[in-house]
Amino acid sequence: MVIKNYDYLNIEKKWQQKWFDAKINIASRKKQKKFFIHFAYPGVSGYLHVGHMRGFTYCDIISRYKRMKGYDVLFPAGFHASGIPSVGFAKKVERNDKETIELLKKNGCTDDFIKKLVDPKKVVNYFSGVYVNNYWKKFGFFIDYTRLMNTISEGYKRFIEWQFHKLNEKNLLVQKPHFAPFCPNCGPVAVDKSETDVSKGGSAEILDFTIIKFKLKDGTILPAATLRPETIFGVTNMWVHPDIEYQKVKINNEVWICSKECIEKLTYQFETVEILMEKIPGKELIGKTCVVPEINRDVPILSGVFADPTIATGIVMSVPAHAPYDWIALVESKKEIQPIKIIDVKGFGNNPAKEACDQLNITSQTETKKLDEATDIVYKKEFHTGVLNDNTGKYSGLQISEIKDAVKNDLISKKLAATMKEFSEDVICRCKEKVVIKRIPDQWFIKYSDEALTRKSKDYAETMNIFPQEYKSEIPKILDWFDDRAAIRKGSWLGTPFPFKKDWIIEPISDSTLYPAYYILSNYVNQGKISAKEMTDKFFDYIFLGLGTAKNKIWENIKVDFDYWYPVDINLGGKEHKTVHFPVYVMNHVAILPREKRPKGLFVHWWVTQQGREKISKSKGGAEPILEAATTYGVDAMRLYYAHVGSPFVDVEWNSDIVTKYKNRIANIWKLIQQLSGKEDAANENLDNWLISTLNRRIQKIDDAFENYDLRVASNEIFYECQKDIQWYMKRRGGNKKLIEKFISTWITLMTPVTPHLAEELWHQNNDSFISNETYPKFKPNEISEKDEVGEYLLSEVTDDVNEILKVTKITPKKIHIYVSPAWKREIFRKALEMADENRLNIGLIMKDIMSDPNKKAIVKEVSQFVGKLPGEIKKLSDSDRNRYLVTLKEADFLENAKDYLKKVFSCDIEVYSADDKDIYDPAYKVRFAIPLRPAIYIE
RNA sequence: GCAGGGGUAGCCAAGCUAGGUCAACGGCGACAGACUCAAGAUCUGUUCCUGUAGAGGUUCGAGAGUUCAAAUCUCUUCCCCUGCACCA
Repeated sequence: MVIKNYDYLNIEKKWQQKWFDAKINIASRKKQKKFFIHFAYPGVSGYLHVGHMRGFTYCDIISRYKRMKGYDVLFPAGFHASGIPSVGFAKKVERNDKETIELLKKNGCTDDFIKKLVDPKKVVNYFSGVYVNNYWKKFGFFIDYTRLMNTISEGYKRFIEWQFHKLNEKNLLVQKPHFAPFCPNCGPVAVDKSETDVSKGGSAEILDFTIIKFKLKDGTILPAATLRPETIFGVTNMWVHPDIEYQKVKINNEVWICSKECIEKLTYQFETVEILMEKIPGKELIGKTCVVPEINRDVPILSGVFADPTIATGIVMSVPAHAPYDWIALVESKKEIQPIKIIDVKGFGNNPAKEACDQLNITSQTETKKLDEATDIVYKKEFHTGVLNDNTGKYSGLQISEIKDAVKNDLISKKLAATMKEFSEDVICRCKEKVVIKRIPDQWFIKYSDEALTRKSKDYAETMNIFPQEYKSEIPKILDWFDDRAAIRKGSWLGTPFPFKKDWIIEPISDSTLYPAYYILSNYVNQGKISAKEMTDKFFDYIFLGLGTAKNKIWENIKVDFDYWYPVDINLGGKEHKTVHFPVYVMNHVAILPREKRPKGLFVHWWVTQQGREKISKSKGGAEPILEAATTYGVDAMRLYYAHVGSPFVDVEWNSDIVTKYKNRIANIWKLIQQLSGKEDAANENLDNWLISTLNRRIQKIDDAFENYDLRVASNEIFYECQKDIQWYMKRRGGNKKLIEKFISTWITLMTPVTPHLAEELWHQNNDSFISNETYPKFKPNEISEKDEVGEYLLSEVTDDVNEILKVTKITPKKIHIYVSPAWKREIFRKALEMADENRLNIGLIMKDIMSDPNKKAIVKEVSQFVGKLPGEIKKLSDSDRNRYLVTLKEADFLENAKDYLKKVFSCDIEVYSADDKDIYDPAYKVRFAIPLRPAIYIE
């Protein structure tokens, strides 16, 4: 294999060692020009996978580019240790989870060591080390490792306390009731797709049922739960299950009848719940009547087997005109009850529910799948286009979408209804207990709904650099939508204790909003220059807000650092942060820090997924482990892969074949550069100028791309286009030694941010310094040679045309005759272009002008034909085409010089003529087709 | 529910904000040739259809519209996907 020529494993190791020994990754103030970039720090939850490296790699590439552009770069990193991930991991170790233990062993952990990982803090320490040594350093990242920090250190906790004191001063902390998932055994649990806490139901949604209080004759309440409170106007009857035993319960001095399952749930959601022992079989209720609140209509209670005791209250109100389930049950009950239509909606007649059932051929309550579908159809249609009709009193004429909450709130305020939260599916805790939703009466929130804060944040976001553009336009809407966030929780989670309520801990999103500021002082903390004890509110006030005075020199230094580095120029994170971390990051900065310290840019990248678009999941093992991949493909190959495989703003599927291609390309470039050689005296003016000119165009494009963080375009130019250029040069028999050397050194400098190890290795074949410290190539306008660019363009056009002719005619050429345009055509063309530029293209004028030349009289017919086509041609030209025609190039001379090349390519004789010459060989009279930059061709 | 993203040739994926340079960048795959004992790698060419002279035809989810001109703008429609609600 060719690869063995390029020993990437040792080369990577060697340069990493030298870089870090030389400490070139450590940020310092020198150049009066700074760039602060960081990625959203990872949670500490286990081994990472190749997907995570995408964003990290972007950061390193950008930071390396910036340092080569003359910036002091601060690229710190840390660990988000708060919350449950590490606790979850420790729990897995504790319960001897087979997969987890195996994974640890596979990664070289001993049994003794594994035992220690039942402590979440040990988990944090262990994985922090893994991330740094096995991932980040292995990838050559110029992270300033002296600033590593995590969110459960004492210093960080002081910092978060300070932050919450500030929020409180600004009245951005509020207390109100909240509903949250809760396990009766384990306390608060997280219901999320990765299922850290739960063994089932990770993707459950929390539904908000309205409980409408229907009154029985004796005053007890039959609470019907619904997601569509506005349909109360269409209620014709009630459904209870005939075979279920309902039970009485006293809630805030009212007696309710509902299912046992419901009572269990209610105890978590209402303040005073007194379970009464009296049981009532469903059968007993059937046949009675009750009163619809607000409307005061008497309706019968009927038997409905679809009334599920596990869903909400187990009591269902019946709206047969709009609910397919109710309609079918009514039909089956054979009762003479007229549906009441309350919503007019396009596409439906007098009974939408019936029509939907008919459409799907539903005949029984047991056809739940079809019924769900029918319900969905009716509901969606009614929600978006439905209008309430005269049966709905004061709501008549209004749209469902605008009225929904109004009906509900109205009923609640009149005490005719209540609400109840419920999961859309069963959620089972790791301990096998059923997870419920519990009301927390006095939860603390960060008040992100605050109008002034929202407005200021939106205004500020307007001024930020946000990538991609789509996210920039999305973010004001997100800020509007972003509601108060429950900021603390109770339970065994890692994090900072909440200063205003004992035993509660600040939750992980809320403790990660201002954190880049902490990177400014984490190196001082790590070096023991300042202790957590010293980090009081006064300290942070002084450093971050400039309030008060410095207690000592260290404080002063930190403050200078803060003022130098802050704000953050780019915060880079995956798309999962779009509606979570980034909004609070912006809002907290706006709330607490002055304008000049607020973040300047956001960069959101999408994911690397498994094949089939499945998210690579940490908990499920994921795709290739990082170390393994780094060994298989090489780090530079992976860096190039991330940068080049797709736009940062789409998900890419991990595919080892494709990564292998990048590996080959790296080896290939390495090999190519070894082989490139030239001679001292092999200059070829046209071709050499072309190479220099083209290289400068590349530099310009690459630099533009990097400035816009378009790593894909930049790396495409560097690793593909530049290679094509030098190969074209060689193919065209270029051989200028000095020039080739210059090209190579520029080329590898261009590569450095993306494939630093490769670049460093190549650079050191001729240099002693680190290429990582070199200045990035600059575009030099004076090295542009349009003439030679046009020449090569002409040559490629001619080659293409000849190929096309050969393809169609299938002849084997013996000799190719090329006729370049006559001078007069060129003149006219230029004239026409100039006129078109000034918007006064006039054919008549051109003709007249030409005909004033007596020499042209003889070819008047040809001239008029040519001129006639001009306006159409010119209209079609792009700017770059247009410029090409304005350059003066002696086409015949140029092609004459390139004859050897053409001979070689087509393996036959080549003859070049100018149409202006006399007595040219042209048996097929092709010469008349010759136009500027498009010579006529005749092949024998 | 709320907020958003997307449908481009066999596949992945640019382009779409500023309509013409777009038969549509690039990569992968496929085919042919070169190199090689061979495989791999690499290099060259082809890869929507038609075509014995550099051309023409039909394409960018579907339908309609604006325009001299639309993958790009507008409207309608179908289909996928993501985020959020004490995971981070």
